[in-house]
Amino acid sequence: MGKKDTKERILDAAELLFAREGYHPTSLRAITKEADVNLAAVNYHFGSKEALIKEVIARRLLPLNALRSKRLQEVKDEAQRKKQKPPIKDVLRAFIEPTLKFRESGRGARAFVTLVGRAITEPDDTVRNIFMELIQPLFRQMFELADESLPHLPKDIILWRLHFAIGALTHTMHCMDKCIMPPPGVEQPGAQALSSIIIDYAAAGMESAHES
Amino acid sequence: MGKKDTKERILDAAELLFAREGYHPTSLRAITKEADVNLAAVNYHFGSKEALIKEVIARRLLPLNALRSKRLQEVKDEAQRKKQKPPIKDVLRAFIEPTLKFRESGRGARAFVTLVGRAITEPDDTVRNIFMELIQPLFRQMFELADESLPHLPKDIILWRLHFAIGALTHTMHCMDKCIMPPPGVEQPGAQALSSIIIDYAAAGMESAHES
DNA sequence: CAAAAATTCAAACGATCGTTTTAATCATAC
DNA sequence: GTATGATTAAAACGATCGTTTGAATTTTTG
Repeated sequence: MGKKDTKERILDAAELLFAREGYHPTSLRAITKEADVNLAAVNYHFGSKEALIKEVIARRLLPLNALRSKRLQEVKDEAQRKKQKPPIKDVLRAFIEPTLKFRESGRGARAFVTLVGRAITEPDDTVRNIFMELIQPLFRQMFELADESLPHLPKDIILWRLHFAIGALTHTMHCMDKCIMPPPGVEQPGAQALSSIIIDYAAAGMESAHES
Repeated sequence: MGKKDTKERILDAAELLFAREGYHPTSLRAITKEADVNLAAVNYHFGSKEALIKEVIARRLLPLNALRSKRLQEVKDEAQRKKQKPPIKDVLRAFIEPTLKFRESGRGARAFVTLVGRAITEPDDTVRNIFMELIQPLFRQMFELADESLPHLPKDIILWRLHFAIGALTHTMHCMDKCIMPPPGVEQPGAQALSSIIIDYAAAGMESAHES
């Protein structure tokens, strides 16, 4: 296997540096140097820095969302087959598990997860919208399935509780990178265990009673 | 009342713009123009852009953390007085309620909350550390109180569940700003109601059983 | 009021940014 | 082999960045 082509090398380097330094602080010069390509290659192959971050996000998020969507559909099908409501824990697992599993699948994937975790809070409208438009359909799908799972709850409660789960998940992924401030004597669970911990937590929160 | 002094006008403008555009993309020229002061005023009064963001954060976070710390201490005292374990919902409320209430107290406060919500994910080490060092003692205090509240749970479980609550809270505040993607026909609750919704959610997640 | 200190101001510094240009190099087709 | 198109290369563009300078101005002090 020879070295990858220019476009892929740029995408890999951009993914790494955008995750490590952020979108704005990362210069095209740093990216092209890391990728060992000419400075002009970014504008030649992608057109602009903005188009580059767009491709960096889409390259991984589209397959990941397809997987999550497939998992959600399986939960829905299984519920229909059993003529039961879909268990909320399965709904949450279909979204959360692929995310954390994908993060462990490699160096680039890990950088990417850091990157999209920050995309939600990104102040730059264009960058944030790139991510939002890709996540919106999946979030809608999960919301409708959660609504089927917990029909006794008001829709706005379900909506916010799903947001809480997403917030917990993204915050967790940031903490796994660098924000851990564990008190002395507290061990950190592995990624697999953490997956269960967060799913249990989110499911308990989703299922909790709600008196209007 | 005449106009505020230069330092305060700079802090207000910086708070607003850092929240709206982010730290790196916001230039000192934009800040000083918004504050209607000379460009050199920032370096004269604060020394550097980094020292400015430091003061922007500290100015509001120190009083807010003092309030949250006081609320936590009250929960601890009340539990000791009753010779009972502190209710986890009270622990969470002591942290969450002041945050959302503070956010509603004014335009600057709202911008500030947006700003610190993003500080956790900030890639720039110096900026993130400014925030981390200020939040660390409070987080530790909350952790120890939660540990008293739920002594049957392993410490690492408590730690991560607290992180989940913080993640849910910060994500919620981002959503209140701009990431809301409500499906059609779903009403959004007011800030007061939202405070209860998130506290109930976090408490249910904290209390959920844990089989090792 | 005059001297001294603090603050404001306009201007410029060197550095870095994303992007463009133009020529050189490579691959591919006839 | 030579012409054609795709890619790479080096260099420069104009713009903007944080910071500094030194004089003008305001405020404070004796």
